[in-house]
Amino acid sequence: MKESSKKNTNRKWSEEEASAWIGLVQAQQTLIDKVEVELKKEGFPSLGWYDVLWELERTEGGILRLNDLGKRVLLDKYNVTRLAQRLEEAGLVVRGQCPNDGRGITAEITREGRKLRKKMWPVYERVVRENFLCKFNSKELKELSNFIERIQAS
Amino acid sequence: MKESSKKNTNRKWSEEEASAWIGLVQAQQTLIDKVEVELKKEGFPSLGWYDVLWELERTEGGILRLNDLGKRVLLDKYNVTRLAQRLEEAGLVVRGQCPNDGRGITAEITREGRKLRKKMWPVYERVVRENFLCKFNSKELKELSNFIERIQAS
DNA sequence: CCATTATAGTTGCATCTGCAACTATATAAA
DNA sequence: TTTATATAGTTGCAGATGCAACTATAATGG
Repeated sequence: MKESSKKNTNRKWSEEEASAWIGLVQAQQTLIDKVEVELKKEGFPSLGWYDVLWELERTEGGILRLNDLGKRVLLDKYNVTRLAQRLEEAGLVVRGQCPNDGRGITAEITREGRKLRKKMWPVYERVVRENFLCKFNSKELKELSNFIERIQAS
Repeated sequence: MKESSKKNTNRKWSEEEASAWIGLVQAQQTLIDKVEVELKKEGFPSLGWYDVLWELERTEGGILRLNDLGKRVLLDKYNVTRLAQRLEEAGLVVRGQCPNDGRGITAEITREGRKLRKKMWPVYERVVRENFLCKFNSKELKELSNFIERIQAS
């Protein structure tokens, strides 16, 4: 048995393994927390709301089925339902019937929604830039992206 | 003004910047979700519980003040209070008075707590290994850790 | 010593999330 | 067509989280 495959079935983590995993989790959580804090400080809704608004805004027509929306923002369906309700109550989206599919519900971003997202962006952008992007040059960002893509490759 | 500093005040993200940030967030969330799903599937409590148990277990004496515990697992104090309550109700920790400081409350892991954490570990370990660690060799893990450390450096 | 301020922890309230059960439409198979 | 199965979305309930207000002890400064 090769050393590498032996290692892969081992239950104990090496120093590198532990620090890579713990670091990844903690770094990301810390970053997200900072974004949330700054958004709140400015009186804006949470990052979850931002993500949905952005996903709609970047889509042709500013409209998506709840199902598709959920997949893009990694939200479970019951969560999408209720987030869409809250967003509609806040006047940021309107819901409607999907034309092709009787089961489908659509969410369309409103003018208000677009306006709010645009106001939130500089805050979001600044936190991510100051705490993350600014620490890497272009070449390093590419390397980091490559690493991350490997994780996502199922 | 140098090109680099000009770029740092720009509001638009480059392709690398966007994909590094979005990738980081999504990759980490997907990994965490997978861990949570597997833990639930086996009838275990959440990763949050695991983290606390592990933090206690790795500490000499298996005991920590709530305040210190909270710092280590990145939880706000009100959250630590209630998590400690739930863990005590589940028989996984016992709370007590801090000897030196009249304000302090301690949480000490029980034999049951240690036993549960040990049973959870293989599930946690496997998901992280199969979806993250296995995709990198030792040298790459070090590079990745170095990148991540840079993020954490305040 | 007393007053002030900081720190540790708790609690009520509102919001948010996860799960399971449910309705309704669409698709596939007999 | 009728039945079975899959998909889209909703809802009740329980558990978890964030915020602000609160209590209690500790540390600081006169």
